[in-house]
Amino acid sequence: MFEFGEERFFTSAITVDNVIFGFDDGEIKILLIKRGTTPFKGKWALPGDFAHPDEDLDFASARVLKELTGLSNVYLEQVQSFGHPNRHPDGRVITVAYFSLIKISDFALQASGWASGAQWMSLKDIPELAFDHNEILDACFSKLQRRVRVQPIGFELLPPKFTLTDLQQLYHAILLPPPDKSIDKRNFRKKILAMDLLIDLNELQEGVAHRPAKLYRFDPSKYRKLVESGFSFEV
Amino acid sequence: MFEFGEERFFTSAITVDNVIFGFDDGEIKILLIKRGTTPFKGKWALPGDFAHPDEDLDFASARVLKELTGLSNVYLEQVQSFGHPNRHPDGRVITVAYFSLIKISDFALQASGWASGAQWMSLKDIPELAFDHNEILDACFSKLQRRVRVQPIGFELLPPKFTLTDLQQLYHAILLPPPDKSIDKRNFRKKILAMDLLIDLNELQEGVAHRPAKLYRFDPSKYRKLVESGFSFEV
DNA sequence: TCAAAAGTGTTCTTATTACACCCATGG
DNA sequence: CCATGGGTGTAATAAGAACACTTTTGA
Repeated sequence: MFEFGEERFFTSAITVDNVIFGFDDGEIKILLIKRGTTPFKGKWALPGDFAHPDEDLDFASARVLKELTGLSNVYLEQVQSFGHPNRHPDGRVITVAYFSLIKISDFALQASGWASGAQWMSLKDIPELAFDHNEILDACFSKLQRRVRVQPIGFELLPPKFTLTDLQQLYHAILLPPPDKSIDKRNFRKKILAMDLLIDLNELQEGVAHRPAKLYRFDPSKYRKLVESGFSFEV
Repeated sequence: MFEFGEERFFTSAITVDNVIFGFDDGEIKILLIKRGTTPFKGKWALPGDFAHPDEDLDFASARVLKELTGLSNVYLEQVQSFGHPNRHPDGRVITVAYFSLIKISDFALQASGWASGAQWMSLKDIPELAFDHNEILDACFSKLQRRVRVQPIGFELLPPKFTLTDLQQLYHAILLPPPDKSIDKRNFRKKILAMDLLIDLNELQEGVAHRPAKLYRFDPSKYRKLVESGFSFEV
């Protein structure tokens, strides 16, 4: 089966790690788990697992996500692989990082063996994580920031009905504009409506102590067309 | 060392595969090798190797490049990992794909053990390759196309002195614009000179049967500043 | 003197930015 | 009636697209 000497390379393991982004309360949140097993038992970490022998990488990542959140058919994108020789104390472990976008409204935590707890954390409160997971998280957030300028994937993070202010806050939370060039409300609305991706539901917010905002939903068929034709979207 | 059962995952191998881009004669070329060992002995393939136990992925990719071309300090970017369970007949092998940009003028093929031959091939003449290397190549070329719109890395492919027409042909070869919207010469020059990345060498081409073009070189210090401030460049 | 590629500006159109007031609701 | 956030348009500026002729050289 092996060329001479080749078998000495078949001693590595592959994991996938998921940076699961959600949006709540005007902030981007990340779903972290408290590790239930060594190494780094008790530390916060990205949800991840070994890729099983018969699994493609994308499949492994989707499986981890499903085991933890119960969700499938979720936006999932491979970001980067990390392979420092000493990144894992048990041996040579290369990890393939993915990020996914989920609607927190859909979220219900699943019982899952390998995590003794899971929690949404704001980007600004991220503690020191197990392994090189802080570095992985940074790479994934950067990728999200770049991706959102070029594809309207932000919708993946919003509930089915949302207001234009929700959408603007989401872009604000992802792009983190400096205070001197915060996103202009009128220009943002003009641009987003010109894309013709939103459907006006002719419904209003209820129970707010101010003028109620109109609710929109997102038009997936137009979205698909736009993604295919590969447009550019800058806020 | 291992958690119970964990050792069954330490049976994979990691490789790196490099898509080495060059530019010559108005075309993007890729450096392929003819495999000297099984599997796929005698087939064309991307240059690649197993990541050694003590090597980071970036390092392994740079080593492959150096062994094959003698070059170091080359533009090298991780693109994507590929891990179909059956992509390698000898076992579970995940590969991490990189692309690199080299100046063909710097290139001198090195004798290297694992390739019985290496050759530059035009994108349009790529044969069926070993493993899933056609798929890897496509992903890397797409990434190059996206990267070049946002960072002026095209210069990495040109000789130290070049004309504006060389540069335009390079962009043409990467972006492959449809015939109805080919790159406009005047607008291209205006834009590229406005970026203030080129130094006019006050030299002219020699020995051409037409008006000789001015030669330019590229200013790496201004380039670094631009890359840091993260600009956007669309042709 | 001819063929071949180099070099050069202007106009039109489109996109981006900056900016301030009235409106509807619940408390 | 007040506080809160929702909703709206226009003018100025900047960026992008379209377009054709003259120049220099070697053969």
